Amino acid sequence: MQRTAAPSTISAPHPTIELLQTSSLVNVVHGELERMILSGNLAPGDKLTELTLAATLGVSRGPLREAFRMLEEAGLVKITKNRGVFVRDIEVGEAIEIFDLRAAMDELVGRRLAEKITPAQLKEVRGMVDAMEKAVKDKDAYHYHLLNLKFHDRLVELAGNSKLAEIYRKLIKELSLFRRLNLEDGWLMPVSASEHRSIVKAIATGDPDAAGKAMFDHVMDSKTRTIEHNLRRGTALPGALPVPSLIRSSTNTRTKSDAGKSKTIA
Amino acid sequence: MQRTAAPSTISAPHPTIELLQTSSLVNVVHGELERMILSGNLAPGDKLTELTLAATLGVSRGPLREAFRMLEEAGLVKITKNRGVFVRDIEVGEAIEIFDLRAAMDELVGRRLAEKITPAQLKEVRGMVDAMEKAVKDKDAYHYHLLNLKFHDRLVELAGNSKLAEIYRKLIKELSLFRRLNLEDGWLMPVSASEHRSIVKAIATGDPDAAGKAMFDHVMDSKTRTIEHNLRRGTALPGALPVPSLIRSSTNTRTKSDAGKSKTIA
DNA sequence: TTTTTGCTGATTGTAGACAATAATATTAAT
DNA sequence: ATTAATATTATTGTCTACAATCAGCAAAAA
Repeated sequence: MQRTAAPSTISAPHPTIELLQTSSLVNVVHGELERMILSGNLAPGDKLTELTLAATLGVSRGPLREAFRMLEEAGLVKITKNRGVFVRDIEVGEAIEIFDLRAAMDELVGRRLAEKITPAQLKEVRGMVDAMEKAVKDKDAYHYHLLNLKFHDRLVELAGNSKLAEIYRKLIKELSLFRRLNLEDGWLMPVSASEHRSIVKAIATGDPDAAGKAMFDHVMDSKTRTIEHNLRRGTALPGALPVPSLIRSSTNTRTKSDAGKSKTIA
Repeated sequence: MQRTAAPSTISAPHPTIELLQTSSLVNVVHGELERMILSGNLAPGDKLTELTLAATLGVSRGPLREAFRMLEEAGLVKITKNRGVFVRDIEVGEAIEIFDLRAAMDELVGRRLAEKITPAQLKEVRGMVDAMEKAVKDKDAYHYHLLNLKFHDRLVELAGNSKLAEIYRKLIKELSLFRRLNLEDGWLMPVSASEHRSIVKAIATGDPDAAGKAMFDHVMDSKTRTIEHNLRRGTALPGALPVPSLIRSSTNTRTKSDAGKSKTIA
């Protein structure tokens, strides 16, 4: 089927053709469902009925079910036999676990970046920090949120470990299911923004220890802020756990890094 | 459907019923395929033809394809549109990435264990180390390999972060696709075994920094050994890369921990 | 009234059929 | 003999149909 020599104006296959060759209905459906889940269009607990969704998306149940399995493996939905598919709900304990894991990964990111970041890349991330500080001034929480995601995503990418980046992104997606965290963490933008500034500074120094610690602490502080924020306006958590104690005890393990910017919403 | 008071002899549902209620064909097929891949029964590069496999396993193509999607998401197979499903091949670069990531995760494991391990658990892992040292004496590489896997798996489990454990296990599975690493790393059992001893010692001390560092170093050394071992008997790697330089440069990032047990097969 | 039993509708689990694409074999041409 | 073109086969992508299971309601019994 492949032409021996196409007209020289066409070098790469047409984007539409490329799309048709690489992605099947399963891929498209998977992407679409993921988008709907991450955007909150489908909320935690929502049931994904096969027939309905299939009709909505204009496909049959087969590809849909395959997409479900992918989403399940990624932790975005839960499949219960004979009962159906549901958007997963991340409860506090799991969110804490993810934050802790992310902290360890981000520490690695910081170390790597301190070693290998280029001036151009450094300039790029500085620009992102600038943009975030501007968003703080403008009190534009939504924009700040997007920039924050992009900042960390870019850092992980620049660290040069694609496996790390892959898993990091999966964790971020899962974490976004934690009680519609997305649009509501604007409260504590200022602190977070200043931490970003010091992260970049530490990376620029070229000191792996400092950069790693800066990233680790940032994620841990971010965890504390997020968890407390969520517990505070908490939809009556089962068990009514004592807010601060739980957070500190199981998490702030690193003895050296306790000093610094911890008091945030107190 | 639920009896108010069943005859007191029957407390929990019959195991067979439980099985039927929880697992579908997809689950069983997924488990079976994973087993075949991890055991080497299906080797990297092998093609998984739907009709053949469906006939072999005695199911239709539907559940099989769903299982494929799960395996793809887990990184064990690669699906190429209109071409088929293949057992994935992990090449050196990706293996290095996984080791580096594992090191960061295992450092977290060490820290947590130093804080929270109980005397009983400590005794248990000491027993595992004893068993490994016995396997070394017996030159039983296979048994050692299994014990080694179980040792690390147990440590991650005891660390108390289920998300960490989940991802850790996925990484281990993926890594096992790295050139049939499974049964051939018996070469350097003694070094590995002594490192396990010092890991447990550091954990027992209760010092998070020391325990974390011990685990981190162990994984990094393990990486060096494994990669070099594989490159050495290398099936003519594409590009014929200079063996030692590549490994050190991109990996041994941690400045403080360079001293110690690095020279292994030199 | 409360509980139990059987029915009905809806939804999922699995299988098989058809269509589309790629790989292979075969034939024709240079 | 080698290459190109064509036909055939095999395999995957998608859809539809049937079977199994579950949730909810209504009627009957306690």
